[in-house]
Amino acid sequence: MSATRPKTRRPTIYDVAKHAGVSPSLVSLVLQSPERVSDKRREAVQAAISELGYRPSRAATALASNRTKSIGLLIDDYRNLWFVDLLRGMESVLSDLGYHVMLADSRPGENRIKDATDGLLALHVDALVIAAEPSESMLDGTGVPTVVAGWRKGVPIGADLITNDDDGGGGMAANHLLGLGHTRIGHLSGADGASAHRRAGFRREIRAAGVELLIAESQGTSEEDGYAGASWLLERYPDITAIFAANDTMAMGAFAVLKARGLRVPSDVSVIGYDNSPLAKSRYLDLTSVDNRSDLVGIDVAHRLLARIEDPAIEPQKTLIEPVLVLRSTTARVTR
Amino acid sequence: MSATRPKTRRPTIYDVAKHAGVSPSLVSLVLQSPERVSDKRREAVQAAISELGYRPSRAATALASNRTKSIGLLIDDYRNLWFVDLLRGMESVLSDLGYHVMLADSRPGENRIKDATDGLLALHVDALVIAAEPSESMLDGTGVPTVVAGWRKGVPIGADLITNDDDGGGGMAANHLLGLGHTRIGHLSGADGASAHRRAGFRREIRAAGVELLIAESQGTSEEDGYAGASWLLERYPDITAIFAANDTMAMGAFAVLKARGLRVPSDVSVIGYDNSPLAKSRYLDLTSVDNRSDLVGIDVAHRLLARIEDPAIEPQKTLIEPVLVLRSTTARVTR
DNA sequence: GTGCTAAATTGTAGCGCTCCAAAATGCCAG
DNA sequence: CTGGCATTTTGGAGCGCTACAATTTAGCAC
Repeated sequence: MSATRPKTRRPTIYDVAKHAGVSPSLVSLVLQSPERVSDKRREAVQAAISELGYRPSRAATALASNRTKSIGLLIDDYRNLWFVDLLRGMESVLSDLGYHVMLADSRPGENRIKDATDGLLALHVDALVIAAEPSESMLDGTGVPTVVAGWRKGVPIGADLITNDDDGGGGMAANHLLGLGHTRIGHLSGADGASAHRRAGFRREIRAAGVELLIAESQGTSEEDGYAGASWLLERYPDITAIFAANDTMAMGAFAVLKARGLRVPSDVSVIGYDNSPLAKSRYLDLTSVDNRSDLVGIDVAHRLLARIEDPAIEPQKTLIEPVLVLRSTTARVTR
Repeated sequence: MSATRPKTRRPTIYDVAKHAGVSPSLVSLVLQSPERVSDKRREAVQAAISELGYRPSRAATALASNRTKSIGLLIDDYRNLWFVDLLRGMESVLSDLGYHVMLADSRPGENRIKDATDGLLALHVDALVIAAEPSESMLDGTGVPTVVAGWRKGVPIGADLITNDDDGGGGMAANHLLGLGHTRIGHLSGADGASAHRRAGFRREIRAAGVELLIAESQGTSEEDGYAGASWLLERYPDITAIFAANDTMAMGAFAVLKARGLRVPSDVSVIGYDNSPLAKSRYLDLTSVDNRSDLVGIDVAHRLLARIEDPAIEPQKTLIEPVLVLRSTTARVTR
């Protein structure tokens, strides 16, 4: 396959052209729209390409065409594993088309987001995926095709929005617990967008069932927040038999409280989380959780991106991806 | 700061040159080695740059200089959070120098690693960091400056190796438990490189203390492996009072076994993990763990990389980073 | 074979920057 | 003021590719 590459300069389209007996332009054309070239020449060029081990220079292509074939993905925090699924989903459709995804971690706080975005834009990405809170300055457009993933406070003008149906997922969690006979159900919620939607869905179904709403709302969605929320809930409503945490990490905080109070899961209290993270899948927790199918979000994001690169003027769309409930051992029929 | 950028073409060095009343070459020089330019011109050029909002085109720079100012980072699996610290460490030194790190996930299995590497090399990265098992084909050199991070089966010719002192860390864990009076200490180990070193360090200290070695070695290092290993250990040596898991995930598997057997942590059995992952830090587990300081590895990797880009011929080096023991609530003085 | 149109192929001018040799300038001793 | 040398600045030739106009070739009806 790859010949020896000691000091021999990497081959260019000129080398390929000479080898195949055609003009450099034709080689370029074969690379871009092979269907426009006659069978005979196309085959000759492709043979020359593989014989010489030719690889186009991205830099030259980018310079000449003003397109980098790369997509910027802006995330809040690498530790948030949901981005892995998002990324995988995106790459599953983009990499075959020659696109490369570049990550930038904007870490919450000040203008790190702006910096990260600038960094990404400096790389001249063809499009931008925002999986973080957009900064003020980007709300009036980023200058490149943009898709927002997840619930955010604002969406830049002209950008698409693709997100999970957290509202529906919250409803699923509520209905699951209601279906198991629970009527004293506490909910640990955070202040961010996804939490708000999960809470709204939860509230809707709980109310529809004529059951009392028991909600602890905290600033963040960390394990610590879950711990504090669960403490407060159990202090105030000791008869709680089930807890719906806005994510798996908060559920872990709840576990810590339950353990401290000597309450057993699920015999005394059922617990359901959200995200279907590795934590939930672990044998120790084996947590029932709502999977928001971020991989599907990634796939959808990629398709939307491609459409928008093709025609930047298309009408921005808003898409919801349906979550799925994953049953495990932390929820059971009510016994009290 | 950034002027309106409606339809106006991005400024080039020619625009900057005209604006500052110098030649384009001088602008280029200011960008590369400002110290070689007279104060007067340098200031004029810099003023013009910020006035016009000029940003160099990476594509053009790459094409003309044959350097992309980007580093490829090849990892096994995005879910392995240690790469986050590695990446952060690397970026803390590289981004100020204008380098951009590109990630490629090679996922274990067949030639995915080769594909990922090819993809990275196709992007013409200036250097490569391998934080995954290298494929056969790269062992005789990758063609670019290369640094290997972590323990691997093989290291490409001419590549540096920077890794954690897992041997020392294993010893730390052993000595911590011995110091608490434990003499029946089980160790959950895996088959990979890091595990082998942690095990070796553990073994050395345990032997030095004249205590019996109780080791369960499994194929992988997953929670499931930890579960199986801990089951086997406790079945065979019911008098065990402490467990050292080769990583935090395996420790979680051990927790599951202990819970099932009604054993309390740390009153009945002390548990110590490795990696100081978010899991260990969580309030629910609050796991004593060895932190291998992957951020320091990242910083060191970056420095080595820069040195090797500077002069590819320098002698390959091997560096060990010292870990640190983080005490939490899962280890206590022996009571049985 | 001729004339015409459509399809296939080629020539050429950049894209925005770096690099290096050549030219211009500055500085100092004599 | 001059020559000689170091320092600063400039001109211009690429880097490898694309885009588009210009040219050649193919295909077909008459």
